[in-house]
Amino acid sequence: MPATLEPSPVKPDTREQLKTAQDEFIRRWGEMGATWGINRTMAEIHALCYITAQPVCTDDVMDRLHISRGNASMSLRALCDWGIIRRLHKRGERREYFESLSDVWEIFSIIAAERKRREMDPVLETIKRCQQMLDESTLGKAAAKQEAVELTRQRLASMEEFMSVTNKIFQQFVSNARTGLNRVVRVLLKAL
Amino acid sequence: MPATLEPSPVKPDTREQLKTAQDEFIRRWGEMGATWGINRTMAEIHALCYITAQPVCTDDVMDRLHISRGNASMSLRALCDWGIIRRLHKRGERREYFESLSDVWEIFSIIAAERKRREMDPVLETIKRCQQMLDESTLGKAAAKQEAVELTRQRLASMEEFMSVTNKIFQQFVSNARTGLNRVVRVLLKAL
DNA sequence: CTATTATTTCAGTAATTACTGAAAATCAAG
DNA sequence: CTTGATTTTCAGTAATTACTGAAATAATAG
Repeated sequence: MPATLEPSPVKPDTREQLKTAQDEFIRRWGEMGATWGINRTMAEIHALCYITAQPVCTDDVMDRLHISRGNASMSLRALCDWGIIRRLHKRGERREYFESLSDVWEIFSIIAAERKRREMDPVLETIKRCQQMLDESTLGKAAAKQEAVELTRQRLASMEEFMSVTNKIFQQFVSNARTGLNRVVRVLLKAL
Repeated sequence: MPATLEPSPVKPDTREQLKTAQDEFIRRWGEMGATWGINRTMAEIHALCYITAQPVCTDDVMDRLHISRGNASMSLRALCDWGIIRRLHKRGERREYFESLSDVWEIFSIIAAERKRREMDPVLETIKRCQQMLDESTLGKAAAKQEAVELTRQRLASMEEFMSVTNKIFQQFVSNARTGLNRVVRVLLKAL
């Protein structure tokens, strides 16, 4: 048992190392977020909430990440809107705290659902409308004889197949993912 | 048979509709690209190559998308670097043409592979390094008794599990996807 | 009600990213 | 070599996105 160590510097030292490890995780997570359409700061705030596993208030965020109050406030709200962090009132305390959802799978399924809705669905719709435009051409099937039209038609069809399948997988992932490895993932792990 | 239609406006009209449909696809694809870390213009250029299914030269790109020569040149090169379009020399022609890979699945597996390498792998590495930092803390296991450290340790572990599994799935997807529905997708479609 | 503390909003600004256009480089043919 | 066609590069600029800080608003306690 390391009971012989000086008691005084012990706790600060550990705390320092914990903070360093957390900071590194936060930094990396922020960088990744930036390339995934979430901005760096929002990703960092979420990383902070997640990795500490403890409620943080606006000032904690400001101090730890060196950002302004306005930025912290707006980013926290945006994260709440996404649903990946939650507001939390502490008994007798005036200020509000925030905490991350604890289940990584749930966090990602929320993000996946939202991105599917915002980004994939509109593309699929557009593809279908483009197909209609070509089909309903005033010339009807006669137009199909023109090589250029036919080539575009084929490409649209391939893309539609791809997007439909991908969409379906996302759908499954999203609707099943509540706590732990979900069905999609279990199926894959078993088969591969 | 619509042979009674005036022959003169026929072809221009069809070409017009084809162009409109293609433009709509290109626009949407560009918007999606923008939220996925590829910039709008690059995504549009690729969409143009893909949807026309015909070789295009720099001037085609400039005219169709209303961008400068410099921008076209740099974006085309970047797309070639990604490997989702290819340079193409036409017999006797001086200028260079470009064409998209035709297989959507291949295009996406290339993108997925690159993003995994650039974004997911470093995060996983960082997580592991953070875990080591906490484990090798000067206090060893004694530090684990402190609640804050233990909580962070757990969160890191959950995140590591998630990233590992996701990474494995990506890996499979990427290494199998050559032409048509790949193994990962086939497994999923059968099971769901 | 007032005082105090916390939160939100947003005009202005900073930082980043994307784009242009012209000059330089490359290349092929004569 | 020279000429003309094509491509690349990059300094400068435009457009976009992110952030600040202070003022306005809200909320709670006395």
